[in-house]
Amino acid sequence: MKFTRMLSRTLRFDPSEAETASHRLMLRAGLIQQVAAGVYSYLPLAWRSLKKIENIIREEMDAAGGQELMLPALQPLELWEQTGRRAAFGDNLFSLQDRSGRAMVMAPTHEEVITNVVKSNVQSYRDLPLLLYQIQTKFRDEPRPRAGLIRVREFDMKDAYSFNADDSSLDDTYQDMAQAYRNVFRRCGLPVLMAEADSGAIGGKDSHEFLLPTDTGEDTVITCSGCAYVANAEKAEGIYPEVELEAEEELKEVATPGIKTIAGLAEALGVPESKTLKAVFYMAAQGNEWEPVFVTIRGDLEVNEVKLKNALHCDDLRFAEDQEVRAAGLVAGSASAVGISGIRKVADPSIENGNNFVVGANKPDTHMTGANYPRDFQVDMLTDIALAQPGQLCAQCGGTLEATRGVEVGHIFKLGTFFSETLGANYLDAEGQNLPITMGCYGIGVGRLLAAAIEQNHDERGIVFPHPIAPYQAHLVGLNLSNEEVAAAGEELYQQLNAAGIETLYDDRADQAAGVKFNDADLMGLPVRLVISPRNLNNGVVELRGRQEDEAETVPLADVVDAVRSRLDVE
RNA sequence: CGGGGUGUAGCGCAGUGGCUAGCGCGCUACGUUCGGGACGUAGAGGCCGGUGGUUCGAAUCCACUCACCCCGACCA
Repeated sequence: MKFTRMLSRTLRFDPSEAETASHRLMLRAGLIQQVAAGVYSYLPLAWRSLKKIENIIREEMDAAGGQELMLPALQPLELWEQTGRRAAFGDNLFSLQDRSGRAMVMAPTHEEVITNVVKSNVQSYRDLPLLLYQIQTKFRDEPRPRAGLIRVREFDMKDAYSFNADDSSLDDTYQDMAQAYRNVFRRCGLPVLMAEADSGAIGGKDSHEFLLPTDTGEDTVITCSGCAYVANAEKAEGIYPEVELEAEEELKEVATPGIKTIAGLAEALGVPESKTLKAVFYMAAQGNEWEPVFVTIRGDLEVNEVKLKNALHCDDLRFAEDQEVRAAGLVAGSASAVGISGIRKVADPSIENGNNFVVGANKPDTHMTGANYPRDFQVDMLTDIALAQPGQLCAQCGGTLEATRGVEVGHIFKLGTFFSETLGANYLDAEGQNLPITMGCYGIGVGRLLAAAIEQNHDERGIVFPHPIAPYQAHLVGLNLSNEEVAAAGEELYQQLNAAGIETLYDDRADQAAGVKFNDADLMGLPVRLVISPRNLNNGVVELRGRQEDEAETVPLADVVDAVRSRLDVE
């Protein structure tokens, strides 16, 4: 490609809407252009890179036994009502009507359709296992798109679905896919973490996320300093400090004027936060029915809302608003489970780790000391709802937990039989029994992967593309191109590189200063930069420099192709 | 949806009631330059986000509205 023929130009200044590095650089280098919030045009440079990523994914999926197909993005809403996922997706579902008034959706994912496809094509255990995948545009009306391609409303996703006869067969496929994912990310130059993840409301046993550690990430990953434990904070378990039991005291009221926080309470009474109990109020929805839920946990710990939501088996969960708190007869700032009834109460087992707690007295400006479970209060459910936090200890090895931010670029998931049961995708086993197919699903956000790769690989001058996903491999810079000899030599070298199969971007602008070209080359971040100029030409050489190298080497003109090749082979 | 912010040329911005709306970069033409964002001369490019008001007069004041960005609840 010649620079003068390229669609997009580079920007000299950072566009003001971009804050994260990948967003800023993708706009400046002319990779993407925004159309609406969370909707982007992929310009030729980005598209080349995305196609390379897709091809890496294809190769790994095919190697894992996958078959590529293509499912429709436009689907009838009915399909989503059958599985109850219309409600689950809620406002995230883009919906529309066709000309005859039939309700349609732009698909956010494809479990429903693929399950129906398999249902009508699979009858016997002999047809299993199957691994099907596609690379296709998904539509999700996200409440808050952000950071360029990191979080968008229309995006390309590789989604794969596995169909197995039983759990152990699924386990095998799952392991294969985990390995395929590791291969994909390694080949894209991304050092991802594979983390245990929440398996969500659908059920399913296992789920793992692939996260690229970066400060601008949206997820928190908990890792252990002592072992290989890696988990999303939503899922992670940490061992919190033990509190020694004391001789039981009497329940006693104390005046606590103006004190509404755990920190304030602990300070005022001179006790550690772990000697208090925290009360939090949520509203949980089953369908359209909202119910208040009283949640209590030891004062030094935080509630993990994902764990709570799973424990409640509810469709939606949010903090209660002030009037809802009052309507439930609760006193914000001084609430506890002691003496409260008529509301569902959930507690974390940490309330058993310690005693003589300071708790709210359920009247303003008053707390109680000496509260003990279950002597003084009972709960409807006692289950782990604690958020693992850095500094806590690893449940596997006793090491110390650490927290890292990360971008989720892939997710694999054992679905079990939810979809096959609700949609009737069964098979006949060797004994003639009709059984639901066991499913798994596996996603990679292709555009997000590109953004994450840039987030991970850039410096103050611009993008540093990992070789396998760079839009072009070599950036040939011609200096003083008004000099005809140089122009001719540049053209010849460009042809030579192309003929050798080296994807080359040739900066053939005759009217730009050297500095402009070098800066653009740094910004665009192609792996190898070549410079042809009168000076070099006089010596019969070309300058060659890797994007991350400080020094250029000179290579005789005749050896350029080989030199570039050897550079690119080294990953 | 809650909170914060921004809409003026392709990009970055200035312009708080006064008449033909400005600056830098970029763009076009010509000339001089040519190894890390050159210079000169001459140009092109604006429903000042939208609607409605106030006023002799509105980019500027008021109301409504739309869009976009950032922080929180969701996900690849």
